[in-house]
Amino acid sequence: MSMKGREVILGILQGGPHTGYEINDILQTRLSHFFDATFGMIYPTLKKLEAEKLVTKQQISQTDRPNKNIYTITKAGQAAFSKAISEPTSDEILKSDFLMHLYFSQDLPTEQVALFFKEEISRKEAKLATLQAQLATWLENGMTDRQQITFDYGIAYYTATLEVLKKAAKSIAS
Amino acid sequence: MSMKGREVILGILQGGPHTGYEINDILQTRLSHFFDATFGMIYPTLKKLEAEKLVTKQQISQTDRPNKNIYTITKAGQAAFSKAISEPTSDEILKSDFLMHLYFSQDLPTEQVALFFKEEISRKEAKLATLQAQLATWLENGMTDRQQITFDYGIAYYTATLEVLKKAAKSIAS
DNA sequence: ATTGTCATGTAATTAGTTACATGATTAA
DNA sequence: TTAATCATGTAACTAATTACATGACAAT
Repeated sequence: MSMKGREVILGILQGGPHTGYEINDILQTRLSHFFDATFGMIYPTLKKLEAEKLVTKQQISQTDRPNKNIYTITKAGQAAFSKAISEPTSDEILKSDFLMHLYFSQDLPTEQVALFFKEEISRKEAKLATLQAQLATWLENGMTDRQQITFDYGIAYYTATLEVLKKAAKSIAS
Repeated sequence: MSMKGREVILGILQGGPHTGYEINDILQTRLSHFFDATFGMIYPTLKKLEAEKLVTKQQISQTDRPNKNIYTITKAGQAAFSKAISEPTSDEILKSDFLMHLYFSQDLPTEQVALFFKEEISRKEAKLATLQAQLATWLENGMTDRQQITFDYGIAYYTATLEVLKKAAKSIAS
C-alpha cells in the first residue's frame, strides 16, 4: 500500500503545526509534481485524523481574517507516520490524458491534435516554471539533500518530456 | 473530465472486437506507461458498457480453454467515444510513492533510503525494457505515427528519471 | 470593478482497489 | 512440479472527486 492523503498530511505536520490551508499550499508548491491534493480531500482527512487522535486541533479566532484551525501531530500520529514511511515503496503511477487522446487520435484532424499539443506544452512549461521559481524560497526554508533530489527529478521529468512534445508538435504540423 | 476506464475500453474496441482478457493485454503492454488497469476494473466496466448498449457481447464456448466473451463496439459506443476523444485534454497526474518516501525520509537511515532507490531503479529499468521490447511487435501490428510519439514519450520519461535516480543513489551512498 | 488571498467545510457521487473464487492446458 | 497462459467474474471497501456554500480584506 502506498502513502495516501492521510500519511502525506501526517508527514507535513511532522514539520510543525499547520492549518489545512497551509497544508494545501505546501502540497501545491513543493509536492505538486508527484502528488496532487485538493481541499475536498484535505479537510475531511484532517477531520478523520483528529477523530483517530493522530492530530489535535487548536481553534484560533481572528477578526481581520476567517478563523482558523491549527493542527498538531500527536505521539500516536508520529508512530503512524514512522510506520508508513518505513514500508516498502510502491509503483509510480502516471496518468496522461494527453497521451491517451494522442494514442486514439487517428480520426481527429491535424489541427485538433496540434491544439492538444499546444495545451499540453503550455501546462508543462507552467509547471516547470513554478517548480524552478520555488527553488529559491524552498532553499531558504531549508530544503534537505533528499528533497533536492525530488526537485531534480521533477525538473528532469518536465524537461525531457517537453523536448519530446516540442519535437513531435513540429513534425505533426508539417 | 479526463478519459476514464470507460472511454479507454471503447477506444480499444474501436480497433476491433476483443475479450476482456485481450483488452487487459493491450493495456499492459502498450498503454501501461500512461494508464493502469486491472481485471477488477475491466470486467465491471464491460458489463456497464453492455448495459448502456455501447458494446455488445458474443459468448464463445470453447472446450480446450475457458469460454470467452467477445465485445464489439456499437454505433452508440462509437458516438460516445468520438465525443470523449474530442474533448479538451486534462492535466497529467504523476503519483510517486518513492518520491513521497524520499521527501519525508529525514529520519530514515541511509541504508533504507538506498534500498528504496535500488527498488525504484529496478522497477523503472524493467518498465523501460518492457516498453523497448514491445516496439518490434507493435510496429508489426501497425503502430501509427501518433502512437509512436506516446512510445517516445515513455522512453524519454524513463530514461531521464533513471539518470537522476542513478546519480542520486551514488551520492546518497557516499 | 475585479482578482487574489485567507479560510473552512459538507454531500453526493464515482472510480477504482483489493481480495476472493474457479480451473483446464501447456511448456520448462 | 511449477509457473505461465487462457479466461471470467463478484463483493466490499476506500479514496478521492466534484460541486456546492460562505465571506471579509487587500490590492490593482
